[in-house]
Amino acid sequence: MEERYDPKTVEPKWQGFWDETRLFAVSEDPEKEKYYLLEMFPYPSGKIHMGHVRNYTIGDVVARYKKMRGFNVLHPMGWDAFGMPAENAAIANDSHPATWTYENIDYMRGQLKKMGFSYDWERELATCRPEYYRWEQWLFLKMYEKGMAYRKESYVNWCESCQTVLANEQVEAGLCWRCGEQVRQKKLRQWFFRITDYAEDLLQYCDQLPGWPEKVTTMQKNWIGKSIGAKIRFPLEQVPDGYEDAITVFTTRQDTLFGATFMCLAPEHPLVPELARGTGQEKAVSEFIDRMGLQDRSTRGLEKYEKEGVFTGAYCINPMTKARMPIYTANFALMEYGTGAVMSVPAHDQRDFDFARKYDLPIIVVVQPPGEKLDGKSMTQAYAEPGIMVNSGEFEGMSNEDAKEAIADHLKKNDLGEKTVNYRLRDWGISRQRYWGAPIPMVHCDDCGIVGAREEDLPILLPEDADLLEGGKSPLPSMESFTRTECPQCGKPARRETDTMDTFVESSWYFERYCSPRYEEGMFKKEAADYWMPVDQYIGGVEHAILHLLYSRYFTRVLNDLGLVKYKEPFTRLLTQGMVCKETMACPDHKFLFPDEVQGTGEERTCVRCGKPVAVGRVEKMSKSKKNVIDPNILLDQYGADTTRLFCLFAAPPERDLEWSEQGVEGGHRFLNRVWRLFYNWCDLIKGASGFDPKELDEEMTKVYRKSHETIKRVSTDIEERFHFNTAISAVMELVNEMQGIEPGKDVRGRAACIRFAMETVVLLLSPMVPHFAEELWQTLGHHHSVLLAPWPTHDESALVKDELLIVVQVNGKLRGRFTIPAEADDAAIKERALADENALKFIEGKPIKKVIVVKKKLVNIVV
RNA sequence: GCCUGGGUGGCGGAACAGGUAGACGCAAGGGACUUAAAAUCCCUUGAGGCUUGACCUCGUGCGGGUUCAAUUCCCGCCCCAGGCACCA
Repeated sequence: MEERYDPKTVEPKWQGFWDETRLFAVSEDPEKEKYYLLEMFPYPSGKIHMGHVRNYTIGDVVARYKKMRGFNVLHPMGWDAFGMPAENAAIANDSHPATWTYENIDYMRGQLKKMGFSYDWERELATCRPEYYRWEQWLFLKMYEKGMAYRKESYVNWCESCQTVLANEQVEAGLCWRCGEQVRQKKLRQWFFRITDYAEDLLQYCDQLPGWPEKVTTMQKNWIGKSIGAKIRFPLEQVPDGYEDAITVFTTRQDTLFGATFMCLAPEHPLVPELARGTGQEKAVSEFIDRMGLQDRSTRGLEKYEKEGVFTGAYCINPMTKARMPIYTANFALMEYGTGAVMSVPAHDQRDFDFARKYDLPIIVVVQPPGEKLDGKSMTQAYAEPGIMVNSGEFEGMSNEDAKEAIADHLKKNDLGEKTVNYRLRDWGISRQRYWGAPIPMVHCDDCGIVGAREEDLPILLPEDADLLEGGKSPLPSMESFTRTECPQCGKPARRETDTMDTFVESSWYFERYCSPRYEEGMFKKEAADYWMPVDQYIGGVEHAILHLLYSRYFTRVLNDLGLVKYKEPFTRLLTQGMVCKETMACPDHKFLFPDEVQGTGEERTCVRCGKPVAVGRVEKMSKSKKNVIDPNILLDQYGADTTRLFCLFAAPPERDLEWSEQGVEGGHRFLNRVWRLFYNWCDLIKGASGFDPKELDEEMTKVYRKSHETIKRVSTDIEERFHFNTAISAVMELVNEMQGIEPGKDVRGRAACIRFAMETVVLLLSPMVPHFAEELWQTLGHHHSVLLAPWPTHDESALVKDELLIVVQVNGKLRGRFTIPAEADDAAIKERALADENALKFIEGKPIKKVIVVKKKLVNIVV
């Protein structure tokens, strides 16, 4: 054994060993219980960051632990390899997205291997490979056949200079995040998945995911946004040609129908220009529509954005009061929600109230708060709380809650409307006018319309010889070689669809593909998916709480409906780990600084370029833009993978944010060195030792023996039940601390063997966390197989029994003394001893004892 | 505004089921080894008090409550972080 711990020799040695022995390669084994552990796969952006390191370290501990527990563990890794950054980088470097992506993958794979993660690399996949997206296209065709995929016209965020659609997240304050161009709403024909068909099911099952953090399921519930209300038809005074004779609204407050005094339509509502026609309002209305079109949805949604609108010149009729209601088009009415039309009740809705005051519209109170009398003229804000119905005809005097039901019934009876449920969730728009994505396998034929590609023509290959265009416009539409095809139905010349799919589509089923990643007959081999799925434990960042996780749940339902899988939920348990954070540093001249652009420590930090003092900012999520990042390569180089892993696990429990600390890393490294030295010193003594009788041990060894079992118990439950690796590690540290105090002495009464047992315990318990380190020490103990193949130790309850107990004495709940007593002492004896406690007596003195509470084997509380 | 988390020493964090608050680590201080430093090892370390003890008082964001006993349960508030947000 080397005297000094040198990760640079230890780590490559064991990584090589694991590779050569194919230790992590798995296959379906019906004899063994399976465990599918999955971490969210990375986008190959260039190199891994601390967030990845943390995420994958947590997963690796669980995977290794479960393997030692005897499970058949599937632990795969791959690449979420399509997406815009590859295109942008390719344009900037004058290369190709594929080149860029595959180079990054190669580099990042190397980094992950250096971390010693226990992946079955034989299952590695990259979503940009035709072997992968081929089956995504196949599924798209199936979904198209079933009506689950469709095309419709909708408004999207469009950046003219980038020539593409932007996701809502890519619009910052109304401007394009890349070029700063004003984003506009553009009407485009786009492909959609009918996720709204599953809104109710996705919602219901949120309560049947006990292994998920509640915060994620509530976020999903809110996103789905179910609300129960009614659809109500308001007859139009003048019906434009070719339109229905009424406007339908969705409301959750049908009880306030008698107070509806005007109507608001979204600017995008198709009726708006029609209604304005011939009223003299055409110009005002069309100007308003144009102006609103320039505002993207998120700007329009900003708080305190002033409510404004324009009268269309038309009226509709309140079906209850028969009052004429002016129809406005207003910026706060959203086309995407409900029907795009709002019945406005200014007395009981703040937005309507603001609008009514601004445009001087009537305000009629129909719900009166208890013990108060509101008046439409004098009220200063809307009243949205419960109350008693007034000004409401036959519903007068009811509670507004009862009126909701009664009015809904009335509407239904008179064919004016009906109860309905509305969801905030919208269908999933998957079209991207981008090159680096999976082509949507559809064909446009002049005669047959839109036709799906033939299955045998799949994959529809993304052409590799594309010349990317400046600004990001997709080259596909102008590539004859790609677009020219023949109609799969009639054989005439036709044109290929040139939209590609949103990259969230790839990540919605990759976990199924891992079950049989090289399978060529379908998306996945049924027996393999039946064996491995669902994922037992999924681990990733909370930033995917809604989109990725909801889409994956949706896709699993689609596969279930198509009869391809037996389950509905893909992820049984979910762990969302916290962010990795670090303080920011900034120089007055050079703004944010990377850690290596700063000299000195503490108060003395200065900028390397100008020497000015550096301002230390708050602790924030590591990000390139704030430059508060630590490159994992530096850690690997300086301390090695095991120390890096240990730090990530020890500094905070996984679900909480992790604050970077150089000293914390040092501390972890010191601990490993301490353990190493302990082994080095005692290696010879314990090498051949084996077999001892716990009953024969001397006092010192009995303590070590008991502590070992206590530690096994604590570490096992910390990992198994809570993933609290920080406390698991501190438990092992305690055991090591205890052992450090031992004088080896002579090998009598099983001393050497007991020490060996404790040392083996330390190695086994640490092995999921610092695997290279553990393998090396395991080997020095004389073992010839990987420590991973050793069974996880189990504690012996009888070894935990102490012969003396520490009992705490309280007087009136305050700690006043303590004593030890033989473990077999009964409650009466403990009580007697407590009442005799010297210090406690000082507080009892003179006062009558009212009550004595004895908590078994722990505490006595004397009440005086 | 709504929905989630979370507020514990100088710091990261422990306390599993109401029962010794502060495990473990970091930092700091003192000491040993060394010509010296690094590394390592040992000791001290929530605040305050004095009678320096097997001592006392206070102490888990703030204010109440339940209980023999509350970081833990209940009610009201304050602050921080994240998510959603003109959703009718």
